[in-house]
Amino acid sequence: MTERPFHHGNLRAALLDEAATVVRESGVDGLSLRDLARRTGVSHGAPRSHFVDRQALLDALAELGFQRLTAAVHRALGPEGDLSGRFRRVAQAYVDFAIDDAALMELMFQAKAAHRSTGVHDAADALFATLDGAMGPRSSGDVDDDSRTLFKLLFAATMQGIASLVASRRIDRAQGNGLVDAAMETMLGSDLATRAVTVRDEPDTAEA
Amino acid sequence: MTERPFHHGNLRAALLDEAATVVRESGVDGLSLRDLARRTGVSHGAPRSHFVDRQALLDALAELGFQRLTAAVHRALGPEGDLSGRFRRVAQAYVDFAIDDAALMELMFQAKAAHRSTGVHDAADALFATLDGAMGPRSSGDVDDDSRTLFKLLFAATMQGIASLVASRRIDRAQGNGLVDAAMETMLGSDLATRAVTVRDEPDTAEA
DNA sequence: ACCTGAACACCGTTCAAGT
DNA sequence: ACCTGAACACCGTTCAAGT
Repeated sequence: MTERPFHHGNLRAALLDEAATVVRESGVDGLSLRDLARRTGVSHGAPRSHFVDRQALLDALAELGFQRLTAAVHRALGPEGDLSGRFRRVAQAYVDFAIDDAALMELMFQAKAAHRSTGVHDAADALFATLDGAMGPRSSGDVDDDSRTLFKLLFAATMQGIASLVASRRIDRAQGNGLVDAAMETMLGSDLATRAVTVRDEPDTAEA
Repeated sequence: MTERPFHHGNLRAALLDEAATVVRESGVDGLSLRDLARRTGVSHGAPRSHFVDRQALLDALAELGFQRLTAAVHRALGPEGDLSGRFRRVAQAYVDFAIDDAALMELMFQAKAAHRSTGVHDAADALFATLDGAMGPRSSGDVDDDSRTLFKLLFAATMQGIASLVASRRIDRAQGNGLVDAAMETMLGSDLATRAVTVRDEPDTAEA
């Protein structure tokens, strides 16, 4: 228990773990491969065995970020509640993540010299697929597919934008929460929503 | 005309000019002070006379970015057209800017170790003040001030989010334009809008 | 297969010295 | 006031060599 063999076969995981911490504390710019190697107790050349590049490590980090965010959204979705409630919870989870891991979020949505790493791309796609799941039964015939896509993108864009405002400290967390509510109210009450989202789970509550 | 004295008294401007080009072509990460000095034809220590830090130069760059964006929004506002038309034009200008200068936009809205430079902060405030101007006569009594703030923030957040989706290549420019239209339609038709925005310029078209 | 350690070119920052 | 050029510590990346 006193002495642990460190650089076993899990150096890759150890590096990513340490990197996530550094990014949260010092931002992406504060992340150096040499420093990372030092913290992990290996030589500065060692990371090369697992990541060809600094960018490759950043890609892996972004991929993990997408996976974590997807999991959080999935958790927020849950089985219970009406459409409106589910959306509000998802929005909250999304914005919370973006605030708590602002630097990671920036990394995930950077334009950058194209995250060509398919891993990042796939992880991002999984997130959007989960968001799609928030909108009830998948394309059940009576809903317009274009409107559905548009609604989903607008939802994602709005969450992203609110998160950006909070992360850049233009508004505080409380105002961010207020914005989430206002945005959801606005979006769910729109014509686009009625065109895009199936609400026939509980038809007895429908009343215009 | 053949030989120009370069490092006159405008080195600061020359550095910022060159920096803007580099950022657009290679992103913020691709910007090096030494390389910048080389391109401008001065020694690597020279920039220090005008910018204490690399970060100071980035701050100045962000400040200029906010000023340019504010000008673009102001231009898009114009005097003509109804509220809906003005908003659409502003939204389009905002998203266009964010796409054409994606790296600069990232720099402007970074969380970062706090852009404590008051210049950046003031320039950002000026942008938001201009956005406020898009919403008609300033707090003319019959409009709710909280709703007004909420609407303005939601507008900014939505634009920001759409821009982020396009800049990160999740959607293309055409889809981005479609999203802008959908977002404006949704926002302008909302209850929040009627609470926040004065529409009494042409009261004869009012019909609920 | 994984890690070490020297080597190379580059960087930001500091600072005495020039003009 | 503004710029030069040497100096320092740090970095990413490469690569032969070890185990």
